[in-house]
Amino acid sequence: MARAAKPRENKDKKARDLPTGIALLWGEQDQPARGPKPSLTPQRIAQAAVTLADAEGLETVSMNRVAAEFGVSAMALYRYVPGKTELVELMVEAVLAEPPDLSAAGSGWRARLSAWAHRQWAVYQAHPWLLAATAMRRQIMGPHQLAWMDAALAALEPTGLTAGQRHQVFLLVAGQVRSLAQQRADFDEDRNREWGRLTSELLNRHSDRFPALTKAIADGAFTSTELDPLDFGLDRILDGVQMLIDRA
Amino acid sequence: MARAAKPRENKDKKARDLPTGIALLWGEQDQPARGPKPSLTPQRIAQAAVTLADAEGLETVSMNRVAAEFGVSAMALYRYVPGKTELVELMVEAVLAEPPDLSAAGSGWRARLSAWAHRQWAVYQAHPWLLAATAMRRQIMGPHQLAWMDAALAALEPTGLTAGQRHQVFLLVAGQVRSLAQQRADFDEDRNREWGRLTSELLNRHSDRFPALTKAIADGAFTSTELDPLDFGLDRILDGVQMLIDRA
DNA sequence: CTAAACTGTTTATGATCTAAACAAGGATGT
DNA sequence: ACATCCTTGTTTAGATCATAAACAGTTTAG
Repeated sequence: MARAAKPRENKDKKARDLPTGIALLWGEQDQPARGPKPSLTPQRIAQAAVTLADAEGLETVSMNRVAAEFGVSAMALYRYVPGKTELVELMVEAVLAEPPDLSAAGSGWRARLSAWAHRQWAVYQAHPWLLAATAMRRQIMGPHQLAWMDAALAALEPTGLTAGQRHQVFLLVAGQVRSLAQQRADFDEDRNREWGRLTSELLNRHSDRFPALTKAIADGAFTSTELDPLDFGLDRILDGVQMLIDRA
Repeated sequence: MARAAKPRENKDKKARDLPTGIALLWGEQDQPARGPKPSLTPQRIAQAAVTLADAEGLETVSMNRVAAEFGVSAMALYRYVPGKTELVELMVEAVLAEPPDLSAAGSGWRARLSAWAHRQWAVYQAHPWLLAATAMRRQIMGPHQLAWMDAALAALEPTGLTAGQRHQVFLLVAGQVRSLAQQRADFDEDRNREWGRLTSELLNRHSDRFPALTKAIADGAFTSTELDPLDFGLDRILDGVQMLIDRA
């Protein structure tokens, strides 16, 4: 991946790759007439990569490993996908199928946006690698990703906010879900316990340096499970948005 | 990095590495008496890696490249740092030196927390690789990172919120800064323009599928620069927190 | 039925991190 | 003084990646 960046600077590649990658994302592939029937499709490859990532993490998704899933050589995949970057993009799109239908969530903007956030959260939970995948990807969105975005923006239309404000609210909510997923991905159960143990020991030795933190831990701020992080954050944000709406 | 994970499962390594890494972060290294004087220190190595990452991005920070900066071989670094993971952790700590003094920002919790967010934002701006670095790291915080956390929690103490609530507010604000930095890192200027061009072309062809998005773009939601994303998001969040405080 | 187009394989290159064996430096204890 | 032995830095080597290039086999269109 790292050294893939340099060849990608190549003029020919850049000029051809970009539309190729996009055509792939939008499923606009014209199938060939001449040679042998393709035994795979970009979508099937992406799907295999997704199940692999779900089971064993994104690190184990290598061209070799994915190809092995089909009993072919790694290079065979390059007949269907320009490179690994594009494969990861396809994985993201695959997982974001089923753009959310928010009409069932109620009629108000708040209920709908909240539902949107929860759906997105569920996707992150189901596919923990999604975070790393979207962090590494080129910023080209496929139709499914755009559909999610569209759904959120649609929910905000009845608010009377300006287009710019609606966009910012969208970014805010999407970012909140994302950053929460990040924190969740970092802290698996075991590591969290280990972290608490080590950190509290170190804090004991340096408690004068971190008074507020020491106090917070003593008060159980880190172990309490009363508050659901997603709902708490969402409630604050949406309260704030509501204030903005009222003020206008 | 990928294959480093497997050897790391080794019992001996895990038992020794973890405290080693932590000792490193906390600067508790006992210097040897016998052999030749070390020509480097973990800190100097980390500093070189930081300037390298600032200038050319985190991808170019390889053991080889960093070692070259000192005119030594790559393996020499392993006398000072257990592995690349730990080096990245040290880079993060190096950049988070200077924990923020928020007392100058005013006396209210809101002014202080807002100042905290802006300081953190500035760090992300100065070191764009910080995001990727903290995403890849083990979740072990060094003293500088804890100091930042302490500062934010201290700002929240006068609010009368519960410890759990204060912690959640901290996570919310920190996450907002982070996710904004993420968006900023993805979209450099050129790519943003390119994205707009391509996406709007695709949207034209599929405008029926993404009505809200199409409308938002037409209304200039993506190109307007009236709203500062950081302040906008922060204002909403802190308004929401204020409501929570008032309600109690 | 030949030529073109397409698929999949083998082979090879250059990059990465890091383990292992080894040579040289230098303080400590005799 | 000097032998010991820990420490530093180098060289060599292995494993895994992504992917380029050349090649062999397959199918269909003319």
